[in-house]
Amino acid sequence: MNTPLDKARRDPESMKARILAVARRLFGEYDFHGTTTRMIAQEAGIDISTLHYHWGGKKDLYESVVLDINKDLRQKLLEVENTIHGRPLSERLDISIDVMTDYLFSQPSVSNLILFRYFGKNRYEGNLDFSVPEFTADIAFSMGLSADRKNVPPETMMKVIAVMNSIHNFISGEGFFRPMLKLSRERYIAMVKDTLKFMHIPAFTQQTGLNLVKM
Amino acid sequence: MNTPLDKARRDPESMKARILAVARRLFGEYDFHGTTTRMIAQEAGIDISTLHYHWGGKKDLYESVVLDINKDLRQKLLEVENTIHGRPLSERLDISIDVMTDYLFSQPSVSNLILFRYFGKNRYEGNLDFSVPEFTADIAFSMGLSADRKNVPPETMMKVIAVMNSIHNFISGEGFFRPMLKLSRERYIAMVKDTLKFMHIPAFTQQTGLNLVKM
DNA sequence: TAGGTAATCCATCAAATGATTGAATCATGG
DNA sequence: CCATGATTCAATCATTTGATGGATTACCTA
Repeated sequence: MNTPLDKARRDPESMKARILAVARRLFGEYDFHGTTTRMIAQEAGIDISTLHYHWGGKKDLYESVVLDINKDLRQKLLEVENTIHGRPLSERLDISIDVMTDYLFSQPSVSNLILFRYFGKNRYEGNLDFSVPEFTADIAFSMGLSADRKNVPPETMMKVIAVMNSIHNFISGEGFFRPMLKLSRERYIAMVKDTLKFMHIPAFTQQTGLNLVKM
Repeated sequence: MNTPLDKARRDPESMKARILAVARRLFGEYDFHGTTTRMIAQEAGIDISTLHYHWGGKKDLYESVVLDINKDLRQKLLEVENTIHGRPLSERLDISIDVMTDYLFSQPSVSNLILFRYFGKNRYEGNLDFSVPEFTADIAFSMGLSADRKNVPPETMMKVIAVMNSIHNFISGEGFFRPMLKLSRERYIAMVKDTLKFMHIPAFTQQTGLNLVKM
């Protein structure tokens, strides 16, 4: 047979997880209001009612997607934090940009959904805490820009936000910028890394008054 | 009387222009799929049918909004280009950041709609050319990063995109970042400018191999 | 293999949404 | 002041969309 159920049986991932994965991609492409439950169901090869059976309503599914992405991002940031620990700042930045860029290009929905939450409104606005303040402060700390993991000054928070956002922008904007620049995927990715390093490393390494933490 | 029509009569701006202004704001907040014609009509104090009378369909109105925003941005960029002409690079950057930031904070829908077009998909996708390549090349030229207004190398295009996007991000993200950082509007705007200058001026002024054009 | 539970689908509903129609109202030139 | 065209609104339509109920199918265990 070849019913969705049979597919799910052959497939190690459960139906519930598959719906979540499809929803993650589509919400990342079309945002909340641009994605319909029918689109998700069709891409997953199932009926809408199966979607509701597993996830309740559209909002519930969306919130699960956001939490899921949050979890993945937190884990990746921890990995990076361990990798760069103890190295000099320019190296920390260099490695972080490489690793985070590669990761986000492999999981563009993460960047997509984060940016949608920053820039758009949700008409229903379930006050879904995105842990952004916490993440931002953690990055500031692991970059050595703040001695205190809690209580990072707003100036430093904004610098971290600027760096993170410029990465997300090139990931989420690939569909727009890459055709515009007529670049292959490989060239684009390489050029994104170069551009990010060009923009950000001098700012943090060639300036005074930054009050860096000794590593 | 106090009907919408009367309001429009007292008001110098025509009904058609008023609808466009409301649509611009709402599309900027909720994007295409998150905005309904009823929301626009209600904010404008009119019936939906009046909206359709003036603008045809929702897609037509949206496309007019995009063209409108494009026109405004082009004009502002020209202004800036004239202002900075002949000055040294760090000054050009400094002034451009100040002027563009102030302008976009006064017209956040411009940033909002630009970012939505970069990062989101439209399900109907009217291939609405946003003139982004042209704008980007023009900025590269007026910044002295390229000697040729046409034919700007992709590396330079990406640097310009990075700078423009980081401005748009702080504008569109105000509703998210400012409460998170607990800043007043004035402090936020000032800090945005400082952050942008901190991030971008060193990149372009303290590096070799940039091949700047003599001004 | 029978029985029960879990999972899926088909049919359908109610509300939201983009759009239209036709009547009413307004504005303006003669 | 009237006639004509422009503008607006109330009512309504057709489709989309989120959601549900009940029948059907698959799975598992005793």
